Amino acid sequence: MLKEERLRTILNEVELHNRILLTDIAETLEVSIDTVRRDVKELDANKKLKKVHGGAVALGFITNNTRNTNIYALDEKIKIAEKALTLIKNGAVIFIDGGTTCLELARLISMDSELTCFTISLPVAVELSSKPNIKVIFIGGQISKDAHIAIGANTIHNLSEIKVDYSFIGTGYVDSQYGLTEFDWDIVQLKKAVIKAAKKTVLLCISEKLNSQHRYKTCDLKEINTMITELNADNSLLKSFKSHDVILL
Amino acid sequence: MLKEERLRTILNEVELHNRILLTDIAETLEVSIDTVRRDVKELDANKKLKKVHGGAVALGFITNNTRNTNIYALDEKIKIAEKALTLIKNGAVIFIDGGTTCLELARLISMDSELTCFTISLPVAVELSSKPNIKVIFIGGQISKDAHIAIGANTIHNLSEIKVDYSFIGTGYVDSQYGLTEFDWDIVQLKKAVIKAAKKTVLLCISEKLNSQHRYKTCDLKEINTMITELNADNSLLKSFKSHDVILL
DNA sequence: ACATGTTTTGCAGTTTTATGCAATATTATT
DNA sequence: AATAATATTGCATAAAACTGCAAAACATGT
Repeated sequence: MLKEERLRTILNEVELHNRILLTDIAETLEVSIDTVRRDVKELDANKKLKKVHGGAVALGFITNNTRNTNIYALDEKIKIAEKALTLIKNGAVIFIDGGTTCLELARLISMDSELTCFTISLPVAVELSSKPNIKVIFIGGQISKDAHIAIGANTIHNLSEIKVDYSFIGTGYVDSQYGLTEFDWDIVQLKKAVIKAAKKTVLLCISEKLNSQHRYKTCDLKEINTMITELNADNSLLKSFKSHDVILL
Repeated sequence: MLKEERLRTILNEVELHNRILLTDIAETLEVSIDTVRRDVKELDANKKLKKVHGGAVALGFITNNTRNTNIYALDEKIKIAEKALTLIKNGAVIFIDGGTTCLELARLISMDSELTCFTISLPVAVELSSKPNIKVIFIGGQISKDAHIAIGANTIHNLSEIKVDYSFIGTGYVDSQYGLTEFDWDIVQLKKAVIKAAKKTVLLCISEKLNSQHRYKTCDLKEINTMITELNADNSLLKSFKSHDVILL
C-alpha cells in the first residue's frame, strides 16, 4: 500500500468518526504503529487533523465547542474583526453593536487591553464581561428575541447621552447608492442613535452584503468613516465605495 | 476512549447542565475520580469551565457571592426556585435579581408562560431571552465583573421608573434582627431600588444565609413580603422569622 | 543492469504521559 | 469538635511517544 493511500484512509476515518485510535489504524492498515504515528504527525503538521495522545481527532472536534451556533462565513467575519481590532487603542471608549461579526470582534479583544465598551448586545456583553480590564456598560432595553440586542425608546434615549471614540456596527444591507439599509424599522432607529453617539463609525461588513438594499434606510455611506470588508470582494462591487474611506484586508 | 473525548464530554455536560459532579462524570465515563479531577483541572486551566469543590460549573454561571461556590447547595436552590415559580402567574410583570438562586428561577420558567421580566443579571437575561413568550427587559448599567449584573446610578434611576408585581431577589445575609445585609454598599443601593420598584418582594434564600449579617443594610425584614427557604432549615433559625410571612418548602 | 543516494519502514531502548491507588491533607457539614 | 466528603500528593504501572539505527524499498543517473 502506498503512503498516499494510507494518509487518505486515515483522514477519511478521522472525518468519518471524528476520532481514531492509532492502534486501530495500525491494525486495519497492517503497518506498524510507528508508521501510523509518523503519518498522523505529518497530517497534523499539514493541519488536516489534530494529533492527540493515543490517536487523532478531527479539527472541528476540538474547536467550535463553545460556539453554539454555526455561523455563516465565520472565517471571513473573523478576518474582518481582526482588522477592526487594530483600530482599537488602549484606553479607548468604544461601542460594539450586535451581530455575529461584532461578536467576533468582542471575542478577539485581549484580556490585557483596557477599554470602556458600551454595547446593546447580550452575547457581546457576556463575552466582554469575562475580560477583567474591560469596563462593560450595557445599554438597557427590551431584548429582541432574534438578534439578542436591547431595542426600544429607552435604549435610544440612553445612547443619546453618550459619545464614544469608535462605534463598530454591522448592517443588514449596504449599497453605494442607497447607503445602509435594514429590513426592520426599529433597528434603523437604533443604528441611527448609535452612529450619532460615535465620533467615528466603523462598519463591519462581509462582501455578501455589498450592493444589496432593503426598505428602510439607516444612513448614507458618507456617514460611515471606515468600512471593513474582505479583500477578495469583487472589485466591481468595491470601486463604487472607493470615494469613501474603505479599509480592505 | 481518548482523553480528548473525555474532555469534550465533560465540557458538553457542563455547558448543558451548567454544573457537574465529579463523581457522576467518573461513573458515566467509567474512569477513576482522579482522572476526572485531572481533566477538570486542565479544563479549568484553559478557562473552559470553573472547578469548584466537588464538581465544576460553566463559565457565565457565576455566583454573586464568593462564599457560595459550593455546588451542592444548588439542589436546595432549585427547590427554592421551584417554590418561587408557583407564585408567578401568567401575564405577570416581574423582576428577577442576579445570583444563582434567581438564575435557577429563570431557568425554570416554562417556554409557554407569558411574562414580562425585568432583570439586571446578564445570565438571567440570556436564559430568559431563549424563551419565546417572555418579554425580557434588561435594566442597563455597568456590568460588575463578579456578579455579572448591571450596577450604578443609571441602573438605579431606571429602576425608579418601573413598578412590577413581584420582585424576586437574593441577598448576601439575612437575620431576623438586622434584616437583609450585604458586603457591598453599591449592591445595597441597587437592592433598595429593586424593592421600591416592586409591589411585592420575594426573598429567595438558602438556609445557609439565615441568621448571618454584614456591614451594610438593605432593608428590614418587614419590607420583605415573602421569604422562601428550605424546610430542613433549622427550626430555631426560622422561628424568629415567624412573625413575618415566611413560605417554607 | 548496476551503483548510489534518498525515503520509508520496523525495531529496540529510552523518555514521557496517562491512569489508578493509597496515604495524607483540606474542606464541608453536622 | 467530630465526621464525612473531597483534594492533594507521591508512587507504581502501563500505554504511548520519541530516538537512533538498520534493513528494505524506491528513485535516479550512469
